[in-house]
Amino acid sequence: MSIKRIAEMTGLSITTVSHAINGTRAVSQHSKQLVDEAVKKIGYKPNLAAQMLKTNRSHIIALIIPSTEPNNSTNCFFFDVLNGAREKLHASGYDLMVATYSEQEGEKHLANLQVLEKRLVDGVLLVPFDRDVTSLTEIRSLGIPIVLVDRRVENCSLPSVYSDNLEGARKAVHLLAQNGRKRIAFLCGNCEFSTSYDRHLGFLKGMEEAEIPIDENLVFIDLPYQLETGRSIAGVLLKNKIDAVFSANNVLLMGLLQYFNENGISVPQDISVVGFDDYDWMNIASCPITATFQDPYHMGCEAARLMLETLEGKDTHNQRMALPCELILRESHKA
Amino acid sequence: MSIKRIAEMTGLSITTVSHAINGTRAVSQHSKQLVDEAVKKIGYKPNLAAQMLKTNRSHIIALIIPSTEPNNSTNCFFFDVLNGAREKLHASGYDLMVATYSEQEGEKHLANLQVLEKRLVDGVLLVPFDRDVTSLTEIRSLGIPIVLVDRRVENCSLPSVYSDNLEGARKAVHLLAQNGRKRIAFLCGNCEFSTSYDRHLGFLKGMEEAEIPIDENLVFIDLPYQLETGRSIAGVLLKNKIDAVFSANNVLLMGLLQYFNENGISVPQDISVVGFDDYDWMNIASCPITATFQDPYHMGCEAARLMLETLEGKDTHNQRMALPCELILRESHKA
DNA sequence: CGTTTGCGCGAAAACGTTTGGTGATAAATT
DNA sequence: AATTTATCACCAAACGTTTTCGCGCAAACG
Repeated sequence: MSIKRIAEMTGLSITTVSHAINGTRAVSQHSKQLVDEAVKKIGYKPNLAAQMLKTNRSHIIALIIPSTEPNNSTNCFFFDVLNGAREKLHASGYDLMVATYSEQEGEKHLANLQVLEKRLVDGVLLVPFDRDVTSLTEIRSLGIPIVLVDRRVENCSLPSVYSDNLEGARKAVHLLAQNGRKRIAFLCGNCEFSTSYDRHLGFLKGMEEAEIPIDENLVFIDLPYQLETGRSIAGVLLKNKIDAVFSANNVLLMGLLQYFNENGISVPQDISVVGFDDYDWMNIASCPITATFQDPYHMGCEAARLMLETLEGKDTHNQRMALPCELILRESHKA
Repeated sequence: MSIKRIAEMTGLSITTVSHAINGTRAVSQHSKQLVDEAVKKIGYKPNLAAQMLKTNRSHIIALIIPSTEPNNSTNCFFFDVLNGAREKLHASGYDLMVATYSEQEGEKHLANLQVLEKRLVDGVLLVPFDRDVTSLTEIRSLGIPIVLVDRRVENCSLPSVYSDNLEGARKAVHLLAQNGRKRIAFLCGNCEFSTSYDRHLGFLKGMEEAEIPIDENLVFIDLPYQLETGRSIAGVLLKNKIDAVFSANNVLLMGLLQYFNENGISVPQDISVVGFDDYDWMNIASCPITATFQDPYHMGCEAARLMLETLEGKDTHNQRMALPCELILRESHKA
């Protein structure tokens, strides 16, 4: 343990050893080599606590995400974000921690998270609660670098990475319209999240561009993410004689498909379907599901990149990355 | 910042303030109250780095898991483990970090993980690579408490939490046998992982108990986790006139189902199916899938509990928890 | 020759805690 | 009354780094 030990072994001073290890100052060839050997010999690793105490930097970044129910496929998404971020950060000598906050209380107590209270982390990758910038005032006041991930926040200068949900949704509607569908239904979740909000906007824009009037009876927003909700809406939609549905959420989509299956509706002959996000099961649904694909792993990487740049002192204010959403064409969109 | 500040505000010594905050020694009612007020007033939080330096404890636990491909449903599983562990630990004032290792190199370099090198964590929740205890010698030599999660290691005294995969698989076979199936196929992944290994054992045991002779042509182990593998095996199985299949892995299962769908095989009329793990999509497959259910969230909780006990100084050697796997009955197992 | 410049090094002061040792005072026990 | 015990407080030494300041020496400069 300890740099002191190395100093004794090499006959050098603590100062010199420190500089030799960190390259903070010129050190003679000879000393450098002595230190290197000693370090290798006793397997010396600097004590992080001491470094932190002195430098106020931990080389640890936190990823803060909403807490979700177990067995929820959203978890898969965030896990990929996590992996992307972790690998990118790791390459620069940073570690990653995970923290979550309850969506019930929103971000009211975001600044009270242990990780932040302990002043343990050098930066935060944050999946924010809603689109409202005032939710962030508390956590911003901590003076710790923040990068927003997955969800946009309006009128906010923080660097952000998210999928171009609007464009993705627009593409999906276009695809359905191109296949001659006119009575297109839309489902999405809580529009306080920019993801749902933007997909809704994209839907509306796509419909307008395709010159299809909106039938309010076919548009469902702010839905809870439950199979059962999808099923019951499917019933309503069938009565309204739809010929296509774009579900911006995959759990709702599963509910729809289940109902369609049970009621002898065939996809895509009777109803065309497009979903959001790409999951393995979409290949094995009774009809393989066409969907827009986001790349959460890449999102994590980019978030990490922005964080690293921020930590290097670059000005990343107002830097926003909207990652493209690609359509994955299978069968369900066809007419 | 700093306890010193509190000392100045209250007119007490640093020592007394420290004891007042930590309750490490008796402090007068009066002093205690003074300190509490001052702490609240300036929002004092102890500096973790300093505490770590002094006490060698960080109140941080690492969860170390194999790194997986993006968009892999295994991720979902580990994420739930993570959430369970995190919540449990949090309640006792601990934070959780995540680290991964590449399955390619196994655990050769497990001890080289940054988190461990930096001596940052008080304990490790580890999803081990294989069943061989020698893979762990290096990481054990670090002298840091370890709890094994999800996968068993043979002849290993470390406290462990895992699903009772053998029993789960046995139940699945029984179910199929009860429904009169005799030509039962079995698929599973890499048997270096105790999960696959135990499921295979459970399959064999179940078959023996049901007095069905094993047909080697229907048993596939050490398979890669790919849709395509499942598909191609499905072809082979059909030629071998099976009437049921138990897939111990869900991706392989999806491959099977896809092939069955495409070739007009109906589940469960032609072939009964039982899977492992519970996913939403199992409800919406052409026939709802019966499967054995593991509870990863609970697994995480229990792992955390064992870790906390270990850290409290309790002797947790040889403490093993095999969590029960319940069958979730849907339609696909029927004959 | 006197002055600068550059290089290599070391002493020592932080950083913010925890904690063993030591008193001082008051209460309880002989 | 003399001793023990209990209660409360403080001093100061760690913990292992980083970093400011300054020293000596040799080479380069005018």
